[in-house]
Amino acid sequence: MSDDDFDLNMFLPYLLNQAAEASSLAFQQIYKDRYGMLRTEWRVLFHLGLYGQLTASDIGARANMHKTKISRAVQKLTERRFVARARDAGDRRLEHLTLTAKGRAAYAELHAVAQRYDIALTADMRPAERDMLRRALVKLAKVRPEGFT
Amino acid sequence: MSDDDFDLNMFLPYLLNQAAEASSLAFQQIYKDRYGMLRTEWRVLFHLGLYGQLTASDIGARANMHKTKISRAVQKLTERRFVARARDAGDRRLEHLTLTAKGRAAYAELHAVAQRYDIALTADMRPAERDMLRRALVKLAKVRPEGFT
DNA sequence: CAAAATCTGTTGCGTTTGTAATAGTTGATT
DNA sequence: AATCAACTATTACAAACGCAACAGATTTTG
Repeated sequence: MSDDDFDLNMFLPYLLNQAAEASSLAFQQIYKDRYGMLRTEWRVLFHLGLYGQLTASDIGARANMHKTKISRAVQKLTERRFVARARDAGDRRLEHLTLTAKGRAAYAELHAVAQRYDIALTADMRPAERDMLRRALVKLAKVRPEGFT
Repeated sequence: MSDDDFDLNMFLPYLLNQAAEASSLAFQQIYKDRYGMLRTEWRVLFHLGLYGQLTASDIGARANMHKTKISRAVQKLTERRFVARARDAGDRRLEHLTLTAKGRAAYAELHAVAQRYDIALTADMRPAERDMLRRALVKLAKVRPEGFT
């Protein structure tokens, strides 16, 4: 059964998923426990906190998230008064999203946690390693299925 | 709104998720289109293909997968005759799982695809980069939430 | 300017997931 | 030996997801 030189734990898609899951866990605990948010919701929150007013499509394009996920996340965040919606006067298909005061407060705290957490995750790496890791991940995040059958 | 020096796209849990998703897509297409499998199912298939006979718990421990996911994946794979189950004679709680001939064939093809795919993903990296990336990811995959509030 | 095509965002529906409860088996305790 | 605790695996139920269909608004085009 044991194969030549293939190691499942070194298979990049698998390894990346394991690393992503493990490294997300502690942060997930925090936004879940403190704010009852899902992953989709903190992502929307962060996009609005970082980039200011955006539409749902903007967020979808930036975050690579399906529009229905965003629609539902925005609905939840709006119900809970983290986010405010405003129809565009010129093009009434568009809805501009912004953080409320409550949303900005939540963002401010989670943003601080995220910064500390990221530093903790890479604490035992040398700066060159950190940079190389991030560069490699950015490249992998841009991979698009074309070119492989 | 725009914050100091925090870049969401460089936040490791987020970046890792993006990289994991993007790099999994093309492979996912293949096991989905050719064998109608889900992610949980090819993982179980690969564990049995690589390590031989295992129990559901074994797979759960190795793959860091929840037992209900495995239970359902095994059920699907058994229905489709990729996997065979056998109760342990000594301890009748245990069920030993193995690949059928059909399962071995599917594994053989997907295993070959995975190898080629992994090579393609890292084609533009130098060997030193590849090694460092994998080492860093292995470390991150082992991170456990303790130590962060 | 009317019809068709495109765009934004939502909803319905079946599938997949996670949590908790469960059945069945074995081991430990007394 | 009887009870209790621990373990393997499954199931029930609600939450979350993905896809396709949809409504409403705008742009294109013939």
